[in-house]
Amino acid sequence: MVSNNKVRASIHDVASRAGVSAATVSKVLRGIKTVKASNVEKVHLAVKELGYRMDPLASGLRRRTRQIIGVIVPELESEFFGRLTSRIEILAENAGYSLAIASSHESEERERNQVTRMHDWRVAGTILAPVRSERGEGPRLMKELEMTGVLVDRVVANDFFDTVTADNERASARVARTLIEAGHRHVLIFGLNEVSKNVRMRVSAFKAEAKASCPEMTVDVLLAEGSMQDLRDSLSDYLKKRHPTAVFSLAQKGTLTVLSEFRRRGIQCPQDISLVGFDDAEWMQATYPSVSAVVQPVRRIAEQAFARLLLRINGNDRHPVNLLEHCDFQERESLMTIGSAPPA
Amino acid sequence: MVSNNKVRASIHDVASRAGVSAATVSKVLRGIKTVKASNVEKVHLAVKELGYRMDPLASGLRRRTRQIIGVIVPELESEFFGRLTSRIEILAENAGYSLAIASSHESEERERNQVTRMHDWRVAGTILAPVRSERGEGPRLMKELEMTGVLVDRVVANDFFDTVTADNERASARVARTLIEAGHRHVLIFGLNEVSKNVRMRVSAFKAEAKASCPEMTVDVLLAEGSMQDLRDSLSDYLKKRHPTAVFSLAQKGTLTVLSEFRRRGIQCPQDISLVGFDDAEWMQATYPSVSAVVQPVRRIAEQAFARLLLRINGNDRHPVNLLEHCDFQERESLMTIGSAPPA
DNA sequence: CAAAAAAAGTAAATCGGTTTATTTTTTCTG
DNA sequence: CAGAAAAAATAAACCGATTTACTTTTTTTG
Repeated sequence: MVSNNKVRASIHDVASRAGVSAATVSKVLRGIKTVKASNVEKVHLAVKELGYRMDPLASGLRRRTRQIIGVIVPELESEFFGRLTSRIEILAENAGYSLAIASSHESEERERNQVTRMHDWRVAGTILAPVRSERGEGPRLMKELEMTGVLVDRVVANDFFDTVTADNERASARVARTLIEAGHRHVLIFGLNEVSKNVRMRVSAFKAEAKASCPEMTVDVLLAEGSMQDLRDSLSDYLKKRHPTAVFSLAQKGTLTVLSEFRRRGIQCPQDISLVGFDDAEWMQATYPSVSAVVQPVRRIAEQAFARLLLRINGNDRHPVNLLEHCDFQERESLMTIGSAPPA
Repeated sequence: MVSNNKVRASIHDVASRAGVSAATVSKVLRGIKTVKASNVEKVHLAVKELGYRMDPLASGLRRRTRQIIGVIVPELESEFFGRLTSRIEILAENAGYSLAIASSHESEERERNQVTRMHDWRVAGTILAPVRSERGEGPRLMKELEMTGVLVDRVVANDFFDTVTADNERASARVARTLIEAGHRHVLIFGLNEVSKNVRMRVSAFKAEAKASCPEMTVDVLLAEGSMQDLRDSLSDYLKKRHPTAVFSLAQKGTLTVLSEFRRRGIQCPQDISLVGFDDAEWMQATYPSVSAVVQPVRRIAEQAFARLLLRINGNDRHPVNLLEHCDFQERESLMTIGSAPPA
């Protein structure tokens, strides 16, 4: 082992330099007012002279929890969770917390481990975006360990934690209405193998809206599983048999799959088939055709989740709330109005 | 404040339950062999019975450093840094370290703060991807604080830390050769306002290769700055005056800009102008035209960076190395061979 | 101005571990 | 089997802060 670091000044060094006790230094640094002005100055001077920096981890040792907030997401690679995490980071900093970021890689086992690790670290609170599968034990474990936390995005049935998620149902219903108004009467809902609540809600809300606003509409649902290639094959098989005028893709990866399958089969979008995706990305407005998409309110989800968490940390113990954040819809070229559709 | 957590068993609880001293428990848990087998068992039993988990932060208190590795990236939103961080997370776990992830949001001030924070946390080592501007003081500060670390991706001139980065020059030269072989004789290099070393290297390597392999080639360079809109305007102005047969975009955002400007001006890609981008993304192979791109070896960069860091942590103090990792090139539809080009 | 009250300051305990210096136990040796 | 050497175990100091319980100083008050 090599010696990595300079010897650092401790709070005791500051104390003796300032000619006061460590307790007084501690008070000054935490802004407690019961210190004579002259001593406050002495302490600040000593801090400056010694270049003292508090050890935030040692500082939390005697407290019940540390000034750390844990964030567990299923993946860091996606724009959605990247932006979510990034935003929470800023919020946490402003509130005087450090962030401990971890990702479960969509693995239930990793999710458990990450929750346990946050507990070991004695974080003040944890924001958890559960794994897709819903079999994940993260939330249950958090409850069992009596951790304070908030669940985001992949919300499982829960009556113990506050939850914040995009309003999947309203957004899907809106897509349904938009497609209906554009004259579409045969739509494919294309999703990945996620048997997640989000997906189920997107499907059911779309169908409900379709049934209500336009009973004669045909809605096929294809929830494929496996690799990207498998997805494409499922879609390919489907398109051999059926001929919808629009596809509603339930996730970004699905949207990519649809686009590439359209290309392989020479299907013109939107002339032959329209496309709407759930979850927006930067490239969707730059490509041809630009892709219509539901925009998830990432920023707002981050802000709400953080706000709820802070409340809990500060002792709010009212009944948990389940927040639904409104999604925007970006209508772009991939969605086309069909001929002169009879009014719905 | 509400009581968040159950009372936890400490190492002393385990000790008294097992009928040994805390020191012995500590030895057992750290796998030190000088403990009688019978006592090892007793300790393990007590640990199990009490559900004991060590506090990893308290554990590091007496050591010089904690079992934590810091990672500072300019942004978490991009696929590149998301994947980089994600990979490092796995590696760190396997090596018995926790990760502290932070992002500088491309701000020099934040970079300084994050480096300082890692120092405050007494991390064992730090992997830093510096901000673009090169005016960032992160690396210098790390040196000044005598931290052990490795720099990745945005490598600034440095003789103190190991560095790991994509081989920008070789990749750019390869793009140049590919374009030349495809018959292109007038190319625009389009980059963002990053006055970064990476960008400079990409430009100069391309030019050098062009000059060497095909002296009559015209290479325009347009390094725009400002918002996405400004970028588009610069490009638009340029395209009014000049008519290259191919564009080499130096960054993903630039590639998006080019695509969207092509569309606005009705330029057919690749029939009118070919496009090659630096930095690949999933959507690039699904869109039309699929976009040819240089693929950065993210995984390998992560692995090398981590390996070098571990070496340093374990006391290697040989002269720093500067690793260049080889980039792949994905040739796709956006790159077209021009007529019957005279052999270069 | 003395006594009471309030404010300020501090020594020592504490958080949960690791490490050191010392003691106790076991094993080896002649 | 006594004495030396080696192995195992432990009490206590320590890491760097916070917090408690107590003491000292200052201010207020009758």
